[in-house]
Amino acid sequence: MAVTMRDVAQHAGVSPKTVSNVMNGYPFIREETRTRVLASIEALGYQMNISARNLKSGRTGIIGLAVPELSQPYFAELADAVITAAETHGLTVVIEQTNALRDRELTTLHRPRGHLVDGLLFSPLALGQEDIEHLRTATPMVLLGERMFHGPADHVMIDNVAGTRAVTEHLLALGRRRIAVLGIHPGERVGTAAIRYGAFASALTDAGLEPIDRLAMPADPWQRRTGAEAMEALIASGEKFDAVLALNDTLALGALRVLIQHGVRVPDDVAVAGFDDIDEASYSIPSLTTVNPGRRQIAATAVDILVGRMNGDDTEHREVVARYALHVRESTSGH
Amino acid sequence: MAVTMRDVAQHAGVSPKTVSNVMNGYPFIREETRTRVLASIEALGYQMNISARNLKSGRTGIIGLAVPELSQPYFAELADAVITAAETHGLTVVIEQTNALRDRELTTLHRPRGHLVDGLLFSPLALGQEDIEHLRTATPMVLLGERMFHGPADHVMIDNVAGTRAVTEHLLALGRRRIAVLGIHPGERVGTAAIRYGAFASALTDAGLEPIDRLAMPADPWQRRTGAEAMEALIASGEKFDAVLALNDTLALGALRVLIQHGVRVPDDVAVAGFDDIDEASYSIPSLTTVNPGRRQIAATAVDILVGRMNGDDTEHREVVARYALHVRESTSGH
DNA sequence: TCATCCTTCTACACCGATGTAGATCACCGA
DNA sequence: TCGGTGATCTACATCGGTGTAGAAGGATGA
Repeated sequence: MAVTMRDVAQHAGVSPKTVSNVMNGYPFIREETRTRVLASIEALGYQMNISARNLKSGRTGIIGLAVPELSQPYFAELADAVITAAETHGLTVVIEQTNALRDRELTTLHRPRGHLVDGLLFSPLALGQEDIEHLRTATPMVLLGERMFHGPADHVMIDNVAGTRAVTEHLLALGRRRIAVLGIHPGERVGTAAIRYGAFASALTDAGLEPIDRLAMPADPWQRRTGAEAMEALIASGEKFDAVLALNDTLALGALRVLIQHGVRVPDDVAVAGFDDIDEASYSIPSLTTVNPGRRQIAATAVDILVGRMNGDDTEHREVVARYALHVRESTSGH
Repeated sequence: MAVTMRDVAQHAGVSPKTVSNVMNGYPFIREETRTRVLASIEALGYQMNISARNLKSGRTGIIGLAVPELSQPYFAELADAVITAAETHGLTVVIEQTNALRDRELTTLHRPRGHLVDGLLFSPLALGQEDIEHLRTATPMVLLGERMFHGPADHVMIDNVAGTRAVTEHLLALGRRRIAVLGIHPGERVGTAAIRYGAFASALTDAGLEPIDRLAMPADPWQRRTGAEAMEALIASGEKFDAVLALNDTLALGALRVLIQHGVRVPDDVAVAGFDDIDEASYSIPSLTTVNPGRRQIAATAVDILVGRMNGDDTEHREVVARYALHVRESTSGH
């Protein structure tokens, strides 16, 4: 059996409640008593049982983070940032993977977690505006990331529109006119793909150009493999293009590989840009022009808001848009 | 206040214990009672309080996973595999990041976690043989990954020696004789770096060759950036080499970038190989020859062993070595 | 008819910590 | 000397489930 507070109390010759008071920094304890209790704790190797404390307090000190897949660098780096941010609040993070499946995302929202987590950070990929009622959860929740929901929940998001416009305008400024887009999701209306493609199209329109449908290549999910496949398909189609805007970095990296394999010079023949600024984007060959979505800010802000909600903040739902930054690298600018 | 078992019991007109029995599948319950209770649970939206159940059982259903950094692809992919494996046992995973600092690794081992986790999967990077006594923890623990400890703990590990020998022999078979190694940690004796370098050296010796000291480049930690820096240093040194064995993939990818930047042809002038087989290795340009350490097997085996320990298995400590696989790709074999 | 057995359900203590109320004692000022 | 005040500590109920023992009622078999 593990050492309990009772054991410590007995060992120190005080009541259990006094041990509890010592552990919680209650001020009115004689110095001599305190040291004696601390000595007993040390001697017995006592560790407080969190379940018991939680039972009283109704809190667990754990928050959940639900992401599609950790093996996607963007989400791994996001998880890193969230764990680090949570630590500053003394919170522990449990991670759930939804694999971007609508079913699993819904389960994640409604699973009887049995008060295991005090709050949830949720990065939905598959849910759509039609699922909005599902977001009205009992435990505090903050939506992370990419999608734009106007719903009954806090939301910390990437500035998809401004970021995509910025990178598009960068490509246009380089004189590129036939820009292929990788990673569209035809039929989707509110997802990241739709938002980013919409922003791309409107940037073109504002420049007096028309988006070219045959240069918009579907890819789902957004991975190196699908990016490579989309690029193969594009090349096979014979369609001419002088730039590629991949809707995220992994797509771009997959595409980059295929381009170079086919002897296409980047950026001379084709400029390539992505979105996310994962670590790898700085070290690919050529390094990748991309948009940094402000991951650390997103993580820190989301945790802050969540902690606020957990402490009873019931003001209006907030929608925070993180600051993006365009990083121009070799894949568009040469050396 | 949240709905408790008492509320459900009252609503269904039974005792709390009967509700408990229904939830736990106790067999001797009239069908009519069971449906009535289930209806009440549904009606009130009852969720069992895990803290309370845990208080009785002494279990939390949570295991910890301690890794250096999730933003390193290898560990992100490992975490993915661990979470997936844990799920099949109905376990939840909390992740801690040690940043590969000895201090934080020790804290991780000894932190009063307050019975929060039933067991711990620990991937140490900074700890050495001298810390072996610290591995004698109260909660069940399985060591993961890279380092070779002969200590008082279960250990599921990468076959560093055989894997490194295999990739070294592959380079030798290609006729390469001046093989640079990136990522050594001078002075270290038992770490992954030392083990892999030792295996490399002995493979050379077995082939009748001598390792060349000036081609052994330090890099710590193992990241793209440090890999790139080490390669810059190597090139600056003027030392000739016809192959690079990077002690992990991210180092290799950083080095690859620098090589190509300098106009070196890979693999014609210099062959490059890594270790880990992260997803990116398949999609870099050129794609990267590397050793797959058997991540999924490691994760699944480690979770299995841990679950065994948690259930009281106190047989001798096990040391499992995962099956590795050499993946030959463009960076050594051309197209 | 009665002891026995089985099914179904309940009362109660208990897991380990903490909030509340109150006991004890020294000390202070009137 | 006595009520009052503050410091220090303790007894006890309580958080929300579950293990244990056993009660109630019907069926079974001798």
